[in-house]
Amino acid sequence: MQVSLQALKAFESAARRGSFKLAAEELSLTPTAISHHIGNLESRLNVSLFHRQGRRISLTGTGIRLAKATSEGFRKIDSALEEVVKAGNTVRVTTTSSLAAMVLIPSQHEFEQANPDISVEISTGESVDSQSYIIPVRLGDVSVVEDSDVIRFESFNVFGAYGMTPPSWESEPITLFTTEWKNKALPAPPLTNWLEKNGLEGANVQLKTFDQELFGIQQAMAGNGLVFCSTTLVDRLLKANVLQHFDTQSVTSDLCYYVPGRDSFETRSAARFLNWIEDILNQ
Amino acid sequence: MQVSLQALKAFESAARRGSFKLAAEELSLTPTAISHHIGNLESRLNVSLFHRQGRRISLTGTGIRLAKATSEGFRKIDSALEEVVKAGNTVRVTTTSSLAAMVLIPSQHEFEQANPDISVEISTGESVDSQSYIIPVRLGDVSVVEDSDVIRFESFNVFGAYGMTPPSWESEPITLFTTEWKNKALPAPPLTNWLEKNGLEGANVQLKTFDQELFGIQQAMAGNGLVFCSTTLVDRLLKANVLQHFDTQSVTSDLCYYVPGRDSFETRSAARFLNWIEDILNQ
DNA sequence: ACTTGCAGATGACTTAAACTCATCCGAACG
DNA sequence: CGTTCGGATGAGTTTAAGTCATCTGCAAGT
Repeated sequence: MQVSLQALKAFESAARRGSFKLAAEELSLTPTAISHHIGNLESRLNVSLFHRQGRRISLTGTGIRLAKATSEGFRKIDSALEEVVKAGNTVRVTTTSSLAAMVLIPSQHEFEQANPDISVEISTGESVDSQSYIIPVRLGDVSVVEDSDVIRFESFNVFGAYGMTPPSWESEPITLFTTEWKNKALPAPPLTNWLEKNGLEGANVQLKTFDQELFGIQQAMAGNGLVFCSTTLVDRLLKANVLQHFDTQSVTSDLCYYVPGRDSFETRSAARFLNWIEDILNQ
Repeated sequence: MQVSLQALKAFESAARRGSFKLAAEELSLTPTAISHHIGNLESRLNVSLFHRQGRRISLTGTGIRLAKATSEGFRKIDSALEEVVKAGNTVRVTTTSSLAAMVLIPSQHEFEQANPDISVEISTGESVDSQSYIIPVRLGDVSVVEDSDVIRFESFNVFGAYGMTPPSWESEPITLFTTEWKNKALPAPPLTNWLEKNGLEGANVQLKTFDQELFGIQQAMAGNGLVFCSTTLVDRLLKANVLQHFDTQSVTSDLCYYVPGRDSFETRSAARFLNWIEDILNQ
């Protein structure tokens, strides 16, 4: 006893719609195909499933019972499938406001262009219920996150609005925006290291802090001072000649962007997105 | 989005059994086919459904969810199908003790021989809950049953044990078994008509009645007298030279065997059986 | 009553998919 | 190490799924 699932599908549709023609439309087939399928089914099962009254058809008792079960069964399968499909072609990312605003959102379009079948949703804030298919891109401490989860090691430098006169560190007081994370567990931006490396320990800097790098960068863009922030975030702004860096050297930090359980993501969309984001973060 | 149902079936099996090889056995396919199906599924859905760890596989989260739904869905369909199949290749008949004992049961084997795929269950008595797939063969009044439901019009005659000396109706008293139905609505056996037709109104008959023809026939077989009964029932016994008839003429009656809703039976087995029974009843 | 149109049945043919075979790969186990 | 086992991959083949052309039979319109 071997009945083909397609035949059952054809039957289910015909039973539900009450017509071979309509079933054919629904399944993008010809009415002939439906007729063949149902004929096949009936002969294999040795039962009539439809009464044929000329061009009008109606289910037999057995047909009704079978239709009920198949409809329910296929409905169950279809809805699960639909869910999987949805999960399969949309990528949900959640990350810090800064990374979102400076990197992800500006290049979101580019990714969708390159992957027309994938739609991307970006959200910020931690409140999002950790659905299995939401990809969190977090800022963390290199010493505590899994090596394989890291997608970008952060280095820091000082930047200012494009075209401004280079700061003279010794003489005038300089406004420098930096960041103090709300999350105290995170390593602070390596400002001391940077000053050392660039021989500016004695510089006359006036520090102003925000809890997100984004705000300092905006201040710098507005010409209200310089910003000490991660190179990742400003990369795009440098290329766009909105910000510039001076002849200072960047310093590495203990910070990195990472995705917890990076290789546990099941959808190809997620994998594609992760590879892509890693690429653009690392040039 | 088009995913093949066979692919889903392959996935469901592989998920349930935890191995492509076992799924292949279950579906009578090669492991290669399973692999192809699942690969196809994964690429169409853009998700991984299994983690491959060398030769060991395990479901991903999405895989688990999908497997749950597909298993349930297919199980539902399969069980309904199984029921239909069972209904499709067994025929249940219920009828009078007489017809069952004298006709149906003796020729049951012959039918099953000719239709090896159909199994027949015969039961007597009215108690059977009228399941839609039980075929009732009833004795009824030709004037009340639908013409199309009739499978055999009854005529009556007198029979006796094979080889007995023909009765001399005039002289000796003759024991004649006949039937008085428990159901008073049924037309009585046309004994008066028969006596008239054969010019035996004056015969010296001693009537004994049972409520089933079967018993009278058995008495006649045992040589305890003659029986006035329907020709249908004794046909086989005549051919087997167990009973014989004399030079009397049979009379028609208002009785018939019929199947209520004869043409509403959905299974081919039922149709086949009905045609067959109609054939043997009418020679 | 005779068309006309529609829905389905039937059979021959074509195409697409499902399946297999041959081969390869990598993990586990002796 | 080499062997075995389960799965992946790609090319080739078979099967069944679908279409086309034709036919039937009911129903509605004229």
